[in-house]
Amino acid sequence: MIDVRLLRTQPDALRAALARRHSAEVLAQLDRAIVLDGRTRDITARRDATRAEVNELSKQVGQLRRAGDTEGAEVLQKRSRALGDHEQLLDNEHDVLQRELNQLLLRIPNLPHPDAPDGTSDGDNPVIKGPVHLPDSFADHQRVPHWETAAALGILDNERATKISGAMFTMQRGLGATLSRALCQYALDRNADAFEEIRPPSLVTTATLTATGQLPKFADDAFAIERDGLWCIPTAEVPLTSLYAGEVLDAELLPMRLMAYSPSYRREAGSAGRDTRGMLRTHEFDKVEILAVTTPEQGAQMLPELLSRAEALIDGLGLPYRIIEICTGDLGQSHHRSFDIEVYAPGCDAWLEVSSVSWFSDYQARRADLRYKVAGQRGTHVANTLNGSALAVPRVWAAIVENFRRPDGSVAVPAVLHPYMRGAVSIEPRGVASR
RNA sequence: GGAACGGUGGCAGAGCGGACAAAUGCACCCGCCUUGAAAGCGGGAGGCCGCAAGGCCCGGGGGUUCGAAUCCCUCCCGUUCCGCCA
Repeated sequence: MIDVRLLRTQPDALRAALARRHSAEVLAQLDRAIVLDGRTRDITARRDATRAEVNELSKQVGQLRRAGDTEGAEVLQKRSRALGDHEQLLDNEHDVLQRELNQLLLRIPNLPHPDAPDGTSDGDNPVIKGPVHLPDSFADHQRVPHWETAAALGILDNERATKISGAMFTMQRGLGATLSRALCQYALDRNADAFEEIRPPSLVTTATLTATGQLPKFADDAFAIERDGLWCIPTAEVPLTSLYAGEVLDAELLPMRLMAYSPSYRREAGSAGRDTRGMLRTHEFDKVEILAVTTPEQGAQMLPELLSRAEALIDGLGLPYRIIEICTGDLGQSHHRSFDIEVYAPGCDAWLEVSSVSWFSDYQARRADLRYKVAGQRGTHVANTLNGSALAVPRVWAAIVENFRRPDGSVAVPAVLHPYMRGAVSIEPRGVASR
């Protein structure tokens, strides 16, 4: 949520910042919010004044009664009652306005960072680094889609996954399953120097999913467990961001670095039928997320740190990759500034988004009511949050199977994963490990 | 799922229709004392909205009342016991 105070103090700057998202709808929402805020404050002032009168009268009633002046007390009670009715009307009006304003504020997106490149769609996202590790050419044995290689090796069984759970679910087997887990272990171990590992719940409340920005606007993208009022998390960002929701943190604890492995669930409502083969787009996948809670000043430093940590993981695997920056027109609702890491998959002949690193400024923290307090200073401040996929398993898994496929159809396991593969350095047909 | 008891400031905990933003203790901050510290003494200090006046906040929501932390309803959460269970 953007800061309501900006609505009255800097409406023009707000409008200019949001205009960079190139959405007429957003600007219309902003104008409506400014009007609603003005009306809300006006009605609040009138309600408060009436309340103050009622409070004062009630105090006098108490005094008169104690003094034994029943008649006088009853006269004041009558006046107080009438005022109370009026206050009730004002309060109802206030609630209606406030509710409408809140609903609107939950949908107005975050302000883009001044340095975020301008653009209208993903076609305008500039490549800011790379390609790295991209060979001049790929051999024919690398131009095989991972689902074919994986089927031949017996490490992917999507037919049975679909039988069990329906379309867009996957199942890895043998060393394929081990490889998934190895990637998670690798991502966690490489960041354990600075990040506390969390194993969060995978089901969260509506309030929790609202804090990060998925609700109310993107309800269709999430799996809901309606009977219990719970939602499946689309990313560990959701529980991690809300870990300290509603709390006031001591500034000395910041920046706070957290990481978590979790399954991630996505309905992929808008993309049914797309990328349905293999592991490119699935309803459930494994991911390791890294996240930081910071002051606004620390946020600027933390963004490159998270990006370089995510990059180091991909780099360490030896996969061809590049980094793109997200332009203002393609920036997600909650995002202030954002970068994607893409890995090249020669079998699919596609750049796959495998990581997204973002700074949310105070947008999520305000929704989560996540604040910090500086010792010796009055008042509290809204924190900043940042996060990034350290490693999203399925696409990296696919890229490994395609890039490191050998002429004989086997797949070489990147050296950094050897410690997690029970000795396997290669995946051979029928999922049998060669040693 | 059933029963009982709870939910008050950073923590513990009193208050149970009016003078309550709320006792008290611990923790915290600033002085004094001390070579330094502890102890002791004195003082300070919650959050949110508002330019301010003022208003709001005792788990959430609703109700009763001139007036609610206090009474009623409802939901949520916690603890313990029972049931079920990896």
